[in-house]
Amino acid sequence: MLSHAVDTATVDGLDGLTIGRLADASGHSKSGIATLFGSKEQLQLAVVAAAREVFIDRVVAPARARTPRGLIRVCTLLGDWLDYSRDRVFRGGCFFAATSVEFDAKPGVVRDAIVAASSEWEDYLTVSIEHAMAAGELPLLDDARQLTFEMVSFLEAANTRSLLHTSEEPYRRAEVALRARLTSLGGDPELIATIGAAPAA
Amino acid sequence: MLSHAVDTATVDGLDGLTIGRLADASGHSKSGIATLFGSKEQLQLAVVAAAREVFIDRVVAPARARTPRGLIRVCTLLGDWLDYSRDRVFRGGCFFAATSVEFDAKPGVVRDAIVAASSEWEDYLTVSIEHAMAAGELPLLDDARQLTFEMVSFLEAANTRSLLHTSEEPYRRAEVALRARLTSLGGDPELIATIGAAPAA
DNA sequence: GAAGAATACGAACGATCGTACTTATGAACA
DNA sequence: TGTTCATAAGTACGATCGTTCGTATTCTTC
Repeated sequence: MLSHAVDTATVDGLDGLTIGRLADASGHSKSGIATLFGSKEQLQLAVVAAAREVFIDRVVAPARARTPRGLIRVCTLLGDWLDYSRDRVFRGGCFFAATSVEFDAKPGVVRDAIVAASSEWEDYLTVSIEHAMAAGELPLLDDARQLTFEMVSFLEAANTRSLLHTSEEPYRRAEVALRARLTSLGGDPELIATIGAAPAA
Repeated sequence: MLSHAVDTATVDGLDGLTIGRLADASGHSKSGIATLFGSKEQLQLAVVAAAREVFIDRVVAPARARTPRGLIRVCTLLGDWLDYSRDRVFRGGCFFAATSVEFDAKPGVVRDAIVAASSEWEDYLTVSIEHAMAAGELPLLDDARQLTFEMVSFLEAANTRSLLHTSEEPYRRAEVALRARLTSLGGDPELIATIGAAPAA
């Protein structure tokens, strides 16, 4: 039910969601959906919360479970993010890449929720980078937030461009960019090479 | 008339545009707008064309007029793009950053027009980089398209984030990232320093 | 100055939007 | 078994959507 809503929100936008179409697609009645969520805005908030769960399940949790703190986890997070986008977990690519641009100029509780979830992810990535710094794995880096900015720039650009051009090339561009950046900061080439390597399989 | 349409499209999206609201805002009648453009899709195409004109006037043309080919023009293009976003030439930031994400999963003539205009800009940036390469101003660079990908990633990320957080900080992040990247490619520090320097005044 | 095309208008079309109200259905609990 | 209460459905509301009429006005062109 909500999963279908999240899916279509990445294509038609969070404002493009309509209670009527959502009802038809899920087999329920229009009023059933309406009373379930109370209002469209609350539906949108529920969709954001559901997307956050999926994102954590697909990107954050696997990296936490699979790799220890440090540069290796940073690389795993980046690779898992690219897989999450590439595998079209949502039809229209990354949910937050789509909705944060849609709502960037629309103040309100929905934007606040999107910002909160996005910040959560970026804070986690920043902390992960800081762990790598503390371990001496990125000797030439002095500002973790700056690196986070640069990396999510690559990730989201790859997401949008692969959709726009229905091409895998942007993902390779992002991988090249990520590896080059980490290499320039003195990261271990062997760990860095895992970014574009064979899929998690 | 069209300028107001472009403006609101960056906030509400190109699909969020409605003929009725556009008529009210411009003082015309609803049917006047409808017959003028023929259909909503053709209105959207007209809006894309109008935004392309503004973008050229604000970013491409000034850089061409002000600086010669080579690294200096690349830096000018990047600085002018950031100013174009920062100055809120459109209320919702860069028009193409907003609409390319909105339409990335919606095939059709509107997406085609957005892709065409975006590619035009990126091709121009790539050619400009190649001129700098040919002049030996970026001795460590071997793939202009790769650098274009990385730079526009920074630009668009700064645009969206400055809107999301109503902050100027993302622009400084982008400037730092752009300068660091060009420096790592062996660019002249004096030219590169113009990116975040005093506004065009 | 008359005839023509082009432009903008008000009005209305069917469709769909978000929401509210009313009515069954069905499980939980006394 | 009878009552309560939450869930979902059906219906309807006013508003707005994109589009299409027929008409009035403006402008061009003979």
